[in-house]
Amino acid sequence: MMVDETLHGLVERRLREVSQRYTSGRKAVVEVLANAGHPLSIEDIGELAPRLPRSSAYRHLVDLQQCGVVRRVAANDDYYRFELAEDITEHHHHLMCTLCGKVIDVTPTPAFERAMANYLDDLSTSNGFASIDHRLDVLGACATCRQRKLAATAGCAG
Amino acid sequence: MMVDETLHGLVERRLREVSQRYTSGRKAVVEVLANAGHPLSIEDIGELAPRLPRSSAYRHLVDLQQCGVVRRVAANDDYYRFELAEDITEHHHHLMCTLCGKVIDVTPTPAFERAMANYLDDLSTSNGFASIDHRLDVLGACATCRQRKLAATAGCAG
DNA sequence: ATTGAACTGAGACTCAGTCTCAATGTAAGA
DNA sequence: TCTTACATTGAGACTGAGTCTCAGTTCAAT
Ligand SMILES: [Mn+2]
Ligand SMILES: [Mn+2]
Ligand SMILES: [Zn+2]
Ligand SMILES: [Zn+2]
Repeated sequence: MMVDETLHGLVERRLREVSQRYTSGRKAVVEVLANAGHPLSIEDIGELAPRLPRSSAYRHLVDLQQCGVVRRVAANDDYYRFELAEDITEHHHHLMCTLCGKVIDVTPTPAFERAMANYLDDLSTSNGFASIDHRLDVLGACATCRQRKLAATAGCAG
Repeated sequence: MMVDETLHGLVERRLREVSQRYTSGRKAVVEVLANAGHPLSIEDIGELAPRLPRSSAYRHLVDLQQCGVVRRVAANDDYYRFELAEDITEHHHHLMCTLCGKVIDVTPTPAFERAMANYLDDLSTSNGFASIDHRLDVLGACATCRQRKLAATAGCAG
């Protein structure tokens, strides 16, 4: 809860454009995603909005994706994650822990983004490809999992 | 067919390390992936190796992933793709057509890769994250789909 | 040749995600 | 307010990519 009112206004407008309503279930999904600050699995959503049936959650996610409010994120395991679309939050990338599956949002500097976008445009053009967007994920070990690994090693040695 | 003999030697060694054999079914999967030059869906593999049962193809893909010969690629649709691991081919990225699903391999310049890797290391470190690898995908429209779109527009206008 | 372990195809199975349907909510006009 | 057309909902059936089981086969090593 406690989300900037302009978010709900924006989402409502996007839904209205396709003759859909901003109902409490949809609002619950949006709030959960907005408050999490990182992409959520369907499991996460179920825990954060326990009253919301799973079939409804999935349906809302589909509807919200279709009107550009939600984006599906392919992580490094077998489950998709969901987050608010970049034009609602901001363009960003992901750190993905290959050990526990956690996904962290990161925002590179505008300078880096600009350089990369330019480079990718060239790369695309020279392949007859029209670049629209890009995804950049860093794979590795999160702070928590690094701790765990160190502790385990120490335990064995000591 | 017609694949550098060192590839098969390498794969065989990796399998042997975990007491597994480089059988004809596994070889068929490796050759199909090596000759394609871009990530293949299970459907593609089925078409390129029609004698290979689907359950075996999936099993071989799992085995080959476990010994580091194959990598699974999340595209922008609902189906995974499979390709040879980067230490067998080379580190590279993907152009993904959001219209037809095609995935194209691209290799950025070493200079760009170095700059990006450095930057991502910093970004990771400042989030307590240990960077190991990265994925960079460009989303857009492939040459074929661009043609199709232009043709359709012209048709409507004329 | 014997033997143990890896491999195989067929098909049953799992389960994330989708669809159906009957019931309910809701905005807009009479 | 009443009507009405349509969007929404929960429950649960369904789909299908991917996994597992099992009985039979192949391999490599002795
Ligand atoms: Mn970016
Ligand atoms: Mn790279
Ligand atoms: Zn972790
Ligand atoms: Zn295309």
